[in-house]
Amino acid sequence: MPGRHRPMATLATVAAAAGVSRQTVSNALNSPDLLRPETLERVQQAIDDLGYTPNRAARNLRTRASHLVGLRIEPALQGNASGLMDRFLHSLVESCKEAGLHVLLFAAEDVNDPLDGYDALLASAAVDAFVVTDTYRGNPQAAWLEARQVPFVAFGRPWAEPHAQHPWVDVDGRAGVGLAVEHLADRGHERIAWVGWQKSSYIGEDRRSGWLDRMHQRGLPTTRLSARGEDTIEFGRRAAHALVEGEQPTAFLCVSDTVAMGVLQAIADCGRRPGADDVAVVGFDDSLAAQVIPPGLTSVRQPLEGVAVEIVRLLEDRLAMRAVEHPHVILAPELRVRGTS
Amino acid sequence: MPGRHRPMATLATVAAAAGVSRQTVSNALNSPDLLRPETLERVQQAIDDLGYTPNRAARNLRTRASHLVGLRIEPALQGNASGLMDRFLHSLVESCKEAGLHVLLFAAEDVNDPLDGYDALLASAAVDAFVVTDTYRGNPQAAWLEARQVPFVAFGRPWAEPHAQHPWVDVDGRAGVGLAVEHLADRGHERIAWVGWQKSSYIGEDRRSGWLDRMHQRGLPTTRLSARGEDTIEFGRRAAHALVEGEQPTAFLCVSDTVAMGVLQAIADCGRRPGADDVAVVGFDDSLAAQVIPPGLTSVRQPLEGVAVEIVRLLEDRLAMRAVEHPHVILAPELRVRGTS
DNA sequence: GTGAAAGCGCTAACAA
DNA sequence: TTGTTAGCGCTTTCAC
Repeated sequence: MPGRHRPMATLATVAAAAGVSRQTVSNALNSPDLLRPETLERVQQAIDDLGYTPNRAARNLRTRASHLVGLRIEPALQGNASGLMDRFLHSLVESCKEAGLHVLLFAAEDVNDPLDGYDALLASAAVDAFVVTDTYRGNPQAAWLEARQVPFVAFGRPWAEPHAQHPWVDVDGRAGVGLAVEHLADRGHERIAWVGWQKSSYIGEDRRSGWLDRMHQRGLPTTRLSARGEDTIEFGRRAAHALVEGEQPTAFLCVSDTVAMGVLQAIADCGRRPGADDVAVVGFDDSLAAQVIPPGLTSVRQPLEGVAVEIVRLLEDRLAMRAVEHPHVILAPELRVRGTS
Repeated sequence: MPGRHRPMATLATVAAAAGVSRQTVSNALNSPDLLRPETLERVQQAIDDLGYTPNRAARNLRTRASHLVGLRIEPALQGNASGLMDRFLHSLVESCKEAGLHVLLFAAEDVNDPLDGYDALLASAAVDAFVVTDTYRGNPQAAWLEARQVPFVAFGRPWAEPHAQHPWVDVDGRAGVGLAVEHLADRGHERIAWVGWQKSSYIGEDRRSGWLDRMHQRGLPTTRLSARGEDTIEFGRRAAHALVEGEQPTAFLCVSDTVAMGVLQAIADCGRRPGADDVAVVGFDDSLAAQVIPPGLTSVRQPLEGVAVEIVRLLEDRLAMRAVEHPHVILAPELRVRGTS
């Protein structure tokens, strides 16, 4: 609290200093075009002199808006797609700033309850809206929030209910993997294997379809070139070994950088070097590990900056109660080519 | 806004329902011991029935407190100590929750101005306090905030002014590196090299002193076993090659995982395998890459959860205007032993 | 123990 | 164009 000594300037202070009413000062701030230029300048002067900034609590109370956006932060999963959240958060905060919004972080009491935490913030009118991120397995938050008419935008498609009407932004994993297939095929690879997640993962299957379709499009084989399992290094390693003993693929397209790390290990086990020796590997997420592991893992990078921009755009529409006909955005990722391909 | 249809319950609503005055409801919430048990129960009942939650804006306005803590989020540095922020943020949000606080994120307009952004939040009374994190190169925020008597706690020592009185929490990098020396020496290594940052880095020199002192303590040589440079893979690689051509160390202690990655590369260049073949490597930060790169990089892990807890503790003291005699906490990191040692 | 009155700083609605 | 009035929902006196 600056000037815990000097009490903070208020509308009244400024009004007195400028010789106008409080309302006029308020207008100078919120609808400056209503004031006569000379009055405006006089008020502006007083505002500057006194270093006045409107009190948020008072404004929030009056306007029933906090200009705060809630985001539930999940515990960073060990070894998992970490690093993404960092990038996304920063972009989101940045985009929110442009829109006059701030991001308020909260954590769930019970991590396993996807709804936990939202209600409290909502009931106390602490936030105006939410950004919902953990939609990878169903999205009960969407239904819950929608039922309450709470403005929110999801990062991630409602896989389970493709026709849900709430606004969402997502990355086209399928297209990203397609890009990778193109890249590998262009480099002469024909037996390109898929190392993915279990069938139960919507995202995993979406990415896999990018591989399958593009392979067919280019007339390349896919039979016995696909493996599915957990998002672990160990699985990637085992899967790669099995594939090598079978169809002997020359390239491995992986659903995640984590899995790709396992594949890289398996290739090293065989005494071959990815990138050289005619073996290629591509991952997904462009994690720190991808950038750092020699000779650099080619990886699909999600456009998180763009995601944040779109989310805020949809959020603004929603907050302004502007109806948007089709509030769904899918962004294309890009391929970061490195040494392994 | 839940019940955009049904208007939200307020103190007055609850009071009417319970047949008491607004004041009594307020007391039921804030000083329940003032009420007669039967009255309390009746009020409680009405609160539950109506699903009442106090409005934050109103409370904030009245009490002049927002229970919000501001944290400036910096752009995630390419390849740098990423992943740390994720972990820290989550821990901080968690600890704040226990204390009835929330974390408000903000970004600077001008990233190069370390003070940018603080003032606006402060002047509008949007936050009660700050957590300052980017203190690795001096800390002008501290002086600025202190001058205004703003409650804040820094993550990171005021290296440039060791006697600054503001509260801070830091990790003992020196001790962490000492741990690593012990570990390597216990495994029979004698020529343990240091691969660190430039002399201008306070943190780098602190960590290096952990190596130097512990080496001397154990009577091990350090001459021509130290290299300094940038926080890049490339530097790590070059440094390791140079060291190998010189004193032929059997172990490399690195100031960061990034540098360690370069060292690992150099070792691979020589056709040797870290962990096996009598070469050991230890990094710092326990990043995702450390966990993921085969055979796993031994690394010093910062106790970020503990840091968050201590920060919030100091913050609470500060917010309650409780004077703390020596508000400085240094936490010891731990060593995560993996395949490279 | 409970209630009535006042007011935190702001803006929406209306009057001048 | 400017000023007046009222009140957002809460807590802090201070009577009763």
